[in-house]
Amino acid sequence: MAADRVTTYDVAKAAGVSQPTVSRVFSRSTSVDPAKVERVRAVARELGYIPNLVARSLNSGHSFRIGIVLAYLKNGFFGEALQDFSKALNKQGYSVTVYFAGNSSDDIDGIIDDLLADQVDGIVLASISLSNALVTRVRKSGIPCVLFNRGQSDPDVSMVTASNFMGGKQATEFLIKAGHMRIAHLAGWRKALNGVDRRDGFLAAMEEAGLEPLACIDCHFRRTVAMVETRKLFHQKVVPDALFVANDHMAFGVLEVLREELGLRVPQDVSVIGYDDAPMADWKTFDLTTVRQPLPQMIDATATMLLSEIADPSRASEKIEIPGELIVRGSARMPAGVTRMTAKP
Amino acid sequence: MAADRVTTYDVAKAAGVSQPTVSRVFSRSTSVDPAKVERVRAVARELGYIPNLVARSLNSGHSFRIGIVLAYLKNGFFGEALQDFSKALNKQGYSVTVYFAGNSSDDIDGIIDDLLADQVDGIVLASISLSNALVTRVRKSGIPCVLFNRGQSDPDVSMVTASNFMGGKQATEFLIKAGHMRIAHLAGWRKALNGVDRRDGFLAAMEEAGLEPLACIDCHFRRTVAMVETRKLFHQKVVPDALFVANDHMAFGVLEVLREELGLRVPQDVSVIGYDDAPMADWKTFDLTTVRQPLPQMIDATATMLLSEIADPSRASEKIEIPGELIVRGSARMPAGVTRMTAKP
DNA sequence: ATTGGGATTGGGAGCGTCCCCATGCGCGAC
DNA sequence: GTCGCGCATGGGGACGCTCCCAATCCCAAT
Repeated sequence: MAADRVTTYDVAKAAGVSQPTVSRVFSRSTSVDPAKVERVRAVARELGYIPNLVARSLNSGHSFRIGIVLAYLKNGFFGEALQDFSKALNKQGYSVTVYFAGNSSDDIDGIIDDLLADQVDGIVLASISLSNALVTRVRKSGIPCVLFNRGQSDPDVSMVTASNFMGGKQATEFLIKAGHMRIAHLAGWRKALNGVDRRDGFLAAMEEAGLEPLACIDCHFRRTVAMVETRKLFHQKVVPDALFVANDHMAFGVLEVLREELGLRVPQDVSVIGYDDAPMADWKTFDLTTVRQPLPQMIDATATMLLSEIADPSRASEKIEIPGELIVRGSARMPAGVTRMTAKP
Repeated sequence: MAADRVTTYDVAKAAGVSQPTVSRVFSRSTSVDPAKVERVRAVARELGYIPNLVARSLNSGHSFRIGIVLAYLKNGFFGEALQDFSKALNKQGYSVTVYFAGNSSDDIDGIIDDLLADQVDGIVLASISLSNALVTRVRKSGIPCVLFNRGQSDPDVSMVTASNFMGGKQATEFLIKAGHMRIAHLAGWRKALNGVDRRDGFLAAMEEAGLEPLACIDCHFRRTVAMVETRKLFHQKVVPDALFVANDHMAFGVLEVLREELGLRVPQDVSVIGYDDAPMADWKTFDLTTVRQPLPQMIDATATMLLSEIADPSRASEKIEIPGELIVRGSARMPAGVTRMTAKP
């Protein structure tokens, strides 16, 4: 069925020009007689010629492909991220190939091999747990690389993160201003920098206000763990009057426990603040006050950064932290003077 | 920084063999002296040689890449699908490149060009609205292609779908057996075959039982639309005692309206059944009875089908429909003798 | 009319790999 | 001891394109 691939030679012959001329028409490297351009284009269209990117890659050294390494996609956040990435990079003529790494480092090692074999022009490492050895390996390969939403101590690697510290601090200050005194934090995962930073922001805000955290518990970003810990917290002598939860996903579980199991009213009895502004956060069922991850800006910064590194591989690494935004809804008591935000842009 | 790429020539020279021999070692096409194999492997490892897939593609005509075309990824369903696809295909030595098509057909036309230029070995068209002309174009290109979760009238194209008709019928029969008489359906989108099939399953079950549908409303798979329509339904003279909603996403919104706005109890006052078994469906907040999309089997079937078409492009197209499974939870009244399912596999 | 210069053009090599083919080598059989 | 036979090996040519460079052409200027 597959009519044999049409090549520049076929087009050249049919258009009465040389093969390099056809090539020039499609790569617009140097000028070609406008009349010929038109003729070549017409013939090409008629024959159904489409430039073979593989051949172009081989001798140009650019594959026009970007590899993006992800751990999971079940979480909607990364799906959205991937989609936006892809669109941003497609616009620049790149296509995006995905590589999934379970969090085992063997996987990741194999994936780096794949990335190298596939000759990608650039790599986005999104939220995977990675060893320094790994980052070193990628760097040594010389392929431009940006870490997305994943902190790393290595100073030589570019990265884009949300300002988790500030976000945690902001959320906590909001609770404090609203008059809460017994504030607990259901934290992320102590091995994930974003969780740690949110926690540190929480602790910093508490200390500045001269308050003692009622609790600060590692919940591994897992909803069920957060639910268990919430039950425990409310069976103690002194119970919290506010909870700062390290992500929305856990916060939804926490709300469920508070309302359905413990019969508490939110925010009258307990205030809850989450993190991420997941799409469900503004459903009336949850109506969750939360810190929004500035996803579009993060994507944008990452894509831009990666593309400039591809354009000039010698440029210094860069680290960008993008501030979050507190989205005020109904799950946390409001400090005087603050009003609810209505529309979600 | 980027040490120049190590090629088979470099390895050959360092190992004291010819370039073709190195090639043979890595493509294990014909036999090579075991001693040399080992030496070449050792040298390659030391030099950090990795076969260049681009060069291999150019020469062999196989890119070992699969293109998957998606409309959206915000919906968790496709994120999961993409991940599973990628894993299944990686296992067979393919990498997966994603292409996003908004639902405009211009987009899609451009994407086909990209797919052709990128020389993908196979295409998965996942849930995008596509014209017959488009499918024709893909077919004419000779690239193997499978439609995933998207029906199409064209008999010559392979596809894998969930059995939406049976699923809709099953859900409806469940409601009927539980004694409901005033059943309404909040449908998907009349231009999407999966929505239409679910609706037809609903109508078939009703007819078989000799019942008149109380309503059957196109909600475009949009949560907010479903919420509006729910309000309307319950402001009529005769109100439903059961709702079959065309996907979980809408069902969550419907539950919200029923409980929070209308003060109804589920399932005592109204039964609700959804479709998809989204991860949130088993949260206690929703506890939604729903029809599970048999995603793993669908992925599996699609990957297998695509790979066999790649292996033998002349093989006939195939259509597979995979039956769904009713997951019984607490949002719908239970017929006598039916018990709740507990574990989610 | 001749020449110089810029714009176009075609020839040819090469990107890294795999495949076809011919060579060479070793070993068993006569 | 010589002749095959077969397997391992290397040479050379593709794959489709881009790039370099030399050749050509046209036109203006001398």
